[in-house]
Amino acid sequence: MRVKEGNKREDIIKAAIKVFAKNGFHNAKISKIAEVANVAAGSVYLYFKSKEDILYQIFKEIWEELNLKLEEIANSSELSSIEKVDHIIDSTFDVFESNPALGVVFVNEQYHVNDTWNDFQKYYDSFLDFGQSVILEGIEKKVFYSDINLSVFRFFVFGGIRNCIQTWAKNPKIYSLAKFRVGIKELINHGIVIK
Amino acid sequence: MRVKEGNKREDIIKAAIKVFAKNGFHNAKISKIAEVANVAAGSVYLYFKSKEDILYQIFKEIWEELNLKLEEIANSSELSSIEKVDHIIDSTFDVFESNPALGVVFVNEQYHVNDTWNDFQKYYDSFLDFGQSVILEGIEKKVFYSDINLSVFRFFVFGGIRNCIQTWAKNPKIYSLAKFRVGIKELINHGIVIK
DNA sequence: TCTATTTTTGAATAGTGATTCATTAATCAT
DNA sequence: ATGATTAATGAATCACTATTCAAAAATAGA
Repeated sequence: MRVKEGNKREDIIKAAIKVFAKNGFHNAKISKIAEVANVAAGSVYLYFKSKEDILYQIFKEIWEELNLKLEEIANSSELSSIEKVDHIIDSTFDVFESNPALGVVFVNEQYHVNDTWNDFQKYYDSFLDFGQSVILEGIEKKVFYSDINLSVFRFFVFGGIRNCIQTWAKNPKIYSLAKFRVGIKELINHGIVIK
Repeated sequence: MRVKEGNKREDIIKAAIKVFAKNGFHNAKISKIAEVANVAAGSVYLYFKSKEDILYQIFKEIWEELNLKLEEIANSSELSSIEKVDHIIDSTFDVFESNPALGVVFVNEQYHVNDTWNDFQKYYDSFLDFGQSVILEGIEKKVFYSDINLSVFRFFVFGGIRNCIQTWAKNPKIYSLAKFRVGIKELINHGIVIK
């Protein structure tokens, strides 16, 4: 009996992340992914149902990690509300810190992914819900303004973070992720206007 | 000599915005755009070089309008720094207010557009530069915090606005654009933490 | 070494849809 | 009305690439 050598599934995922990041999902060729992964084009179909399935698996991993982390933060009883917000931002960046290409894919293909499978809309909503619960807690504790529009907050902050991830991920050598982390926290906490 | 009837170019642009918004650029068929525009598939090629060219023209219009408005605001001597920030947000929303589908296309296809033609990277940069100049002015006038990280501000705020546009544009009946306008301004100006 | 079993290959297939272009239709000038 | 000119059509073409599958290769056990 022949035994599988190496971890081709993982090789293909890694290759796909690179190729998707560089060319975008629709212009990424299976033949190119196979080439980068060092396997034959046909082999891709031993591990994945289709090209879309590769994208699905990539997003599934990201979202599972993100939601796990956020749930932990949101439910923590040791962190202050302000710390929770900080940690949420850090955790999100952490997912991509060591893999900018993954960040590019995450940001650029989310739209496509979201209206191909509703799994991801659910992950997305639950992610935002965790964030929102942290804000609500802060309002109850009189740490945050009580008139924050939660729905605006969800989308604005998440969008801001996404765009920063993308900007950094496209040029990790030029932009410093650390500066984005600090700058975003400042902005969210105090805005721009001097009191 | 035969004369052109109606404005087919405009019909096609309008149809393309709808179809791109619904299916995304890559899954949008020329045949469908033609159908919606009430012209034959071949006619599309009398007005546009290619499918990509349609997208190019759509983005060109948006960015020209946006940059014109921003330049005016940034250079105005009658507006305070805070007002300028407010106006920038309003102007951006104004472009899409009457046409949510255009907002969807703008947000979802920007990535594709940005690395297909560098025209749009320029528009984007110059848009952000105008915004940044407003912040700088506010810092000089001691209205804004002097330690705002400009590079973070640019990308975070623009990303936040984009995401709000998208959220609203996908569901204009559920979300109120007016609330996004107000909420974003509040958030940018004062953040969330009570002083 | 030989056979059975499983993995891998990559050339061939097959579906898709952008683009072309020969043809038809409409309008104008005379 | 007729011919000249331009607009519009849509079926046919053509390129592209995801996916399939028959054949080959690798491994394990006997």
